[in-house]
Amino acid sequence: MTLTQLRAFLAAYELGSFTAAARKLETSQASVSELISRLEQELNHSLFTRGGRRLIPTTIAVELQVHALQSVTSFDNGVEALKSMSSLEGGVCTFGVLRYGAHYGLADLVQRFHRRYPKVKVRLVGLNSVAVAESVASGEVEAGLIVLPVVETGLQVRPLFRDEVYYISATRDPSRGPMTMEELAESKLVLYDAFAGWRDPTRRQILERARLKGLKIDPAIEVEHVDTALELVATGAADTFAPQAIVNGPGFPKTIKAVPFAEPLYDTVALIQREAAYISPSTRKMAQMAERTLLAKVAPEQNVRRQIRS
Amino acid sequence: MTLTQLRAFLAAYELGSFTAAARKLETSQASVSELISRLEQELNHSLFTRGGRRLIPTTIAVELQVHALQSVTSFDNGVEALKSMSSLEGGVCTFGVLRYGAHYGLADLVQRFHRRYPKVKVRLVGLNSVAVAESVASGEVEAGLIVLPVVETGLQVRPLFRDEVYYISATRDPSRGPMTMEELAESKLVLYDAFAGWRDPTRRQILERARLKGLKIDPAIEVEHVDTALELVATGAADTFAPQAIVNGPGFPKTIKAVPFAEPLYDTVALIQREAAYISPSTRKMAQMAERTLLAKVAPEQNVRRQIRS
DNA sequence: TGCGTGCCATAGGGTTTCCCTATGGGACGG
DNA sequence: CCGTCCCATAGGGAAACCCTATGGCACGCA
Repeated sequence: MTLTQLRAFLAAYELGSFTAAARKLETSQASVSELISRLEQELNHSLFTRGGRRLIPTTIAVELQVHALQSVTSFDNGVEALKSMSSLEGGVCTFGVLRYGAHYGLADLVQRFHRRYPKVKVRLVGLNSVAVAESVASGEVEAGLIVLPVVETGLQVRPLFRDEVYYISATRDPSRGPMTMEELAESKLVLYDAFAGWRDPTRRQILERARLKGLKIDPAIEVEHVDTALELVATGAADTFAPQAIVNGPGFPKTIKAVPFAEPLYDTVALIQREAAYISPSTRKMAQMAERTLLAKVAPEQNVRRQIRS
Repeated sequence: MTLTQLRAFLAAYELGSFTAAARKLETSQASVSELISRLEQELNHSLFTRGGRRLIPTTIAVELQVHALQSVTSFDNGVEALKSMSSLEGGVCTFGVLRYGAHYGLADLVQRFHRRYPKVKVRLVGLNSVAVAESVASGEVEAGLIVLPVVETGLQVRPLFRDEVYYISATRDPSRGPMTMEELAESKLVLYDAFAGWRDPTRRQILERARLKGLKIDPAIEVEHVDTALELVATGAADTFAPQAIVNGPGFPKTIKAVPFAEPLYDTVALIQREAAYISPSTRKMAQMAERTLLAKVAPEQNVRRQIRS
């Protein structure tokens, strides 16, 4: 008994005709006749009553059909999985990464991926979350990690965890407690991610809160990199705000303090892909590796996926 | 890619040697080498690093192994099921039947089974439920239908439905209403199934009730067949009790009356098999046919399986 | 270092399965 | 009766699978 014989049998059973089965399988009627004949010989029973214009399945054919279908389907599913897997031996992985991904343990993500799948070409983008979201929505990049909120049109969004945003200063009196929007509006600020400007997700949250209170936030300085901003804060020139991952990072100056907002503010990190689109096996793998790395790094209470479950 | 190739691959992967794989598969080393070589050509990747005394699987081989195992196992399970099914084209079916099975629509069970599976040898036993239960527990018979209660040691019991037992008399005044145990103890009785005696399940229920009330049941007459008992009842010589199926049967004399017990009494019909034992496909089929026949015949309120469900 | 053992790859040849075209016989419908 | 549809078989070619025999390489031991 072989898979080829079972396929011929299933097609003939379904279509009630060897000739139609041959057309479906893109082979000859004589082949189908011979395959089924061999199957009948092995089973020592006839499978169809031949007569008139349509095949009548025998009792044993009725029983055989169920099992044959299961066997063939299982095999085909396995082969399909093999094909998907073999794409990890080539192809291109396009993925958007967090700009400050290193703070989340993602510094070596691409190295690890390349070590595992050396033949896959990798293209990572990650200037900022807005750009990543746009690239994914347009199909230029298959998936990526971003900070919410962004425009979600055309995207499938999967929040992974959230990171609390802190107010950072060298000059502010810590006894003043958590930071309010009113005080923020009065403070001298240095903000990083100058390119994205107010499209930056963290900034968007701040801006929205200020608007609700009829306040205006106007940074005195805008720089591109967070390191630059932190250096300025350390000199006392201005203050800034950043997520806990950066506050806890190795480059955070020892002379400055971080306090939470009076109304806690969070960056939510999410995995996105284009809605209803095919994701290549290599990009799927990259996304899995990124997700696992992130969730291993964060504290359990930050993991929004765990919170949903419990 | 074929099943034969996958089998060779899995054996080589597991044993780390083509030569050992060939021994396991009872084929030659050269065949295994060739099968795997063809697989490698189709996948366009090598699966093993050859060197020294042991094969080292490549990365792709590690991934392939999982899927290949699933595919081959699923196929083999299907083939095994086909083989089991084909046993319905031969083999022996051993089944215990109810002594008065005809009253439950089982008169033609064996005819129908034989018509469907003409090559299966059939051995039915059915002197009484006690004997059937013992034969099943001992393994002499694979499965059967019985009336409960019986000794259930070693048996897997599946109650199907229950049939109410009636008091049957030609002489009793119907206005006396349902039958009590006290009156029964005073009545002149003729009981059938003389061979099983008080081991008979219906009798056991009666005996147990009498004991609880400190009463004694002593039949004046014991006969083997229910027809004989009914004839004696019709002459007014004595009374008896029997399930509704018999009361409703074609041989029930028109001159006698059946009343229920004051405390309703039931025969429960159950399907049994030996606990944790293999049941052959033919006997399994016989059991299924018997069950379907019974449940089609009884009124819905008698079906204990339906009651459990609702 | 040399020798024996174990292992895989390949050659050459035979068998089985699968594929094809061609042909013939039977059933069905107009 | 004739045309159409359908399945079975013949004959032949290609591919997969099987075998024995042989050679090359790696490893372990004296």
